[in-house]
Amino acid sequence: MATLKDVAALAQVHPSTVSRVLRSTENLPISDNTRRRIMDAVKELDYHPDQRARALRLGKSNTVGLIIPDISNSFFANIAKSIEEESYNAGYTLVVCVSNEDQEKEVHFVNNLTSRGIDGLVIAPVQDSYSHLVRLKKKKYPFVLIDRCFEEFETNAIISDNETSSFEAVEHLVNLGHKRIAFLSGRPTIYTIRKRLDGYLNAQPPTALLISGNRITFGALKAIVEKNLKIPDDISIIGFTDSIVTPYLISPLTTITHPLRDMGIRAFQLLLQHMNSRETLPFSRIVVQTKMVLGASTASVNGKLLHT
Amino acid sequence: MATLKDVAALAQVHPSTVSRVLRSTENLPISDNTRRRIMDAVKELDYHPDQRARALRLGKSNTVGLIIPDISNSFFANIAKSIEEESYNAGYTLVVCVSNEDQEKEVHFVNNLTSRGIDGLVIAPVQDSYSHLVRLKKKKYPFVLIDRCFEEFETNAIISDNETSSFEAVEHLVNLGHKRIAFLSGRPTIYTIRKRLDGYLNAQPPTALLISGNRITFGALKAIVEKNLKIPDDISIIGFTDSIVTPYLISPLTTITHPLRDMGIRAFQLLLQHMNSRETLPFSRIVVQTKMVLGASTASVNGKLLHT
DNA sequence: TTGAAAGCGCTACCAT
DNA sequence: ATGGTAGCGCTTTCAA
Repeated sequence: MATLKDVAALAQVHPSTVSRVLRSTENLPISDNTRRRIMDAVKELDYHPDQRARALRLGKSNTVGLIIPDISNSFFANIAKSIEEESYNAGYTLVVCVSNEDQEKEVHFVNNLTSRGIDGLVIAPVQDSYSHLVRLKKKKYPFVLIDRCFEEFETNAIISDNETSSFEAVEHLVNLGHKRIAFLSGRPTIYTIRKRLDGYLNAQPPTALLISGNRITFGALKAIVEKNLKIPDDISIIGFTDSIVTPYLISPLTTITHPLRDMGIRAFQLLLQHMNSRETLPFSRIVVQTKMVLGASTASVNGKLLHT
Repeated sequence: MATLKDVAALAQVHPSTVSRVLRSTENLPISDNTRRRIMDAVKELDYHPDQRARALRLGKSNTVGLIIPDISNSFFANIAKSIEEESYNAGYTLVVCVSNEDQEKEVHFVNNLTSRGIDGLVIAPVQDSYSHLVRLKKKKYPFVLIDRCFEEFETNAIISDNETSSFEAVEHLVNLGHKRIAFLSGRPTIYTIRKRLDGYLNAQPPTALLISGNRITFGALKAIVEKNLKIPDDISIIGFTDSIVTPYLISPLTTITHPLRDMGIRAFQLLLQHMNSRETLPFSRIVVQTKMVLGASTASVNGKLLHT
């Protein structure tokens, strides 16, 4: 990799002159000849300034970090995509790390990224603990939580109105006459979910199911298919899922969807505010609205299977 | 953020001593008292060594970069997941960047990441051009292409046997009696695909469809649903897709799947070899096998709709 | 218009 | 057992 020195040597000038020319705005006092020699050398050597050194010197890296628990979950993937676009447009580079729902890994990444001189952090925390975030806050390091936050720990956060949306989903089912409504959640391998749901369905057959999350929804579908239950004839389903395929599932799903793009944009913009402000800003907790999208997976309870 | 100097000051020793203690293996000559003072100071100040400075000094960052074209496509998301796990286990930090199928962005990220002192790169290239990769190769910078490579440009690469798998898929359809088999590909917004497919289906109704890619498969499903065609009664479908939901689609899909986890592992291991070797290794082009998974979306052509 | 020097935070080598 | 120092590549201020 070519350095400033290499360019300077080739152009026969002092390294500081090269730096000045490369960073120059409009009217830098420089001879045309020198500038040309420098630009030629830059091209010739395919020189790209070392970002570590710049960041070290400038105390700013124009980079933000994102820590998500699962990249293969389209929920977080879409949030990542949105934040990526937003940060790119703002002249920032986004660095994505994946904690894989592992608290230890999350802590590792927080330390790793901050000590890389990254300017700010967006985190969808694993949520087993938040002492590492308390430390960040103490150091006045700018960060924004997304999707998940801590009731009792004040931070910047972009979250959705999970409570309201659950309420509306249940209300919808109740209006259809359902009385036994199960709620399925957790941090599941699909296998686990399937087994648990098997057991549950056998013990106390509900007529409707409210399911949190993308993967868990697919796990539930698998269990339901394996039990030969028909949706919505035997069981109604509402999923908290944002997958683009829900309309093409065995039964087009009634879902609660999140404004993922909007969440990402807001998270980055909030972070940007906090990174750019010299005095400490008050924290914001922004709640976005979810939306119930009616599919064909919910139906009236009449005629529905009430026990296996 | 606390620096080595801060720790040294608090522990009343020279910065170099702090560094030595922190990097010490087994028997570093150091008094218990000094070591304790240093460790206390580290804890007290929540000190984490500046990685920029370390990387600059050491000429190594223990970081690898991954550039993928689309994070919200589960194909790349799963590759990313696999590479992330593999690199984490090897003591590397993975930095993911998303080119969004934009060649310019990809070039930007290649320059940005390499000038950050990142040790190696895995790239699923946008493939509009590869001059930026030629430059990397010239500099002997270690990188591995994944999923996509350039016929005429020799690099490390992990790819799948797309040709064989297409052949087998078509063969499967031919054996079922199909004679008009369409191939659907591109870099589509779902809308575009739907429209194109609409036109295609109207003009020359095929009895079978071979579809490349996750998103395009869902787009095709949408178009088919909208045209009120039944799968596989009216049309047979095989998708090159690795989505976990394919078994729960309107019609459980017959698919060609990739060993994504394996591809990620091989990519990282190959990169690792090239990063660790002092002499220049020969390039490897590793071809992994895809697998056809039979669903219910393919059926014999008999009785199938032959025109609209 | 250009050069020289200091310093960001760290580590490794050489002293003592 | 510990301290001093140089230098990784860059930018910036001051000097010429």
